[in-house]
Amino acid sequence: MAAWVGLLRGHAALTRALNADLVADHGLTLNDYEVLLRLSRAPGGQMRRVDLAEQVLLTASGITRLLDGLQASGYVDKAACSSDARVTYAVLTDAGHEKLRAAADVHVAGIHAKFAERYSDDEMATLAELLSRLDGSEPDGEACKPE
Amino acid sequence: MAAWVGLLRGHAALTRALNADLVADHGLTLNDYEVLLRLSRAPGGQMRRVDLAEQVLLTASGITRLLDGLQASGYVDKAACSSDARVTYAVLTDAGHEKLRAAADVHVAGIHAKFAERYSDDEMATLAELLSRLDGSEPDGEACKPE
DNA sequence: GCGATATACTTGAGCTATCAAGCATCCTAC
DNA sequence: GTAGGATGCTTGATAGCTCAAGTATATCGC
Repeated sequence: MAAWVGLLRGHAALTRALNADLVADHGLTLNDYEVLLRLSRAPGGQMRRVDLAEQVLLTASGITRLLDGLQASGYVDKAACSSDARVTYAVLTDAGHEKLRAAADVHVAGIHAKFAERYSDDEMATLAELLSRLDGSEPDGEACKPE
Repeated sequence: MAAWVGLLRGHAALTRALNADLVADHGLTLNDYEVLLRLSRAPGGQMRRVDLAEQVLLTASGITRLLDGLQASGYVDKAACSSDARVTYAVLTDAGHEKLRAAADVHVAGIHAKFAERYSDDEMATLAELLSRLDGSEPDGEACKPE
């Protein structure tokens, strides 16, 4: 019970602070950032929108609108899938890469600071392990290999 | 870093599930519930809106609108402060008490289940302790003692 | 007393997310 | 091949929150 309250409050406090920083410094939302990050790690810098949605815990429509924004800013582009005309890939542009790299330093440092000032290394590891159990999803398979 | 990701994902997953249940079963938001709960614990079942906002991590305007809704549903009422005409108290009505009691059983059981299925008692205690450090606020003083 | 500043709250505009519904494409069974 | 259903995505309506600005009351220094 206390754990639940802690989770709610902790998340709200941290999220708000970090998101505010990110928006102020780079005009990116926490979710924007997460999406860019996931894309940058994906092979070819591209992912199906559906998979992206699952990874950042948004609905399909949420991803559509978020990507609309990122596309308008020039950080991602659309690409068709050769083997399945239903799917459109989101692909990271050079500008997107650039933006991500620019934002990453400050952002990661910010996160690190927030945690380091409250926890020892051991505690951090424990916390990470415990939290990881909260969301019971697994990695998804590949559907349509881009050429 | 992993801790941060875990916090994000864990919170999103849990919050979504619990909020959905609560809305489906009782038409209450997680925040609605939290507010009713705080009020029920406050002396006289009433609190200043400002203090309430701070406790549930909302802004002043957020509280105004949330309470508008709860008031429209008849779960809370407004009350003036005799010693400071600027403040209005939010006070829990009988219907609010009732609603809270009705929702609490199911909701608390749901929370418990989510945690119990993933953690031992010890782990839960550890998690609670760690999370509690994330938000650095202290209890607030009394400003205007009702009557 | 009276202006300047602070505090409690409300309101309007905007953002991000959701859900429900719709369209297009793909796949499978007949 | 074609009907029925699943899948990927988009769109319209709506909820919940934030910020910025506004109103009303309190308080402090003169």
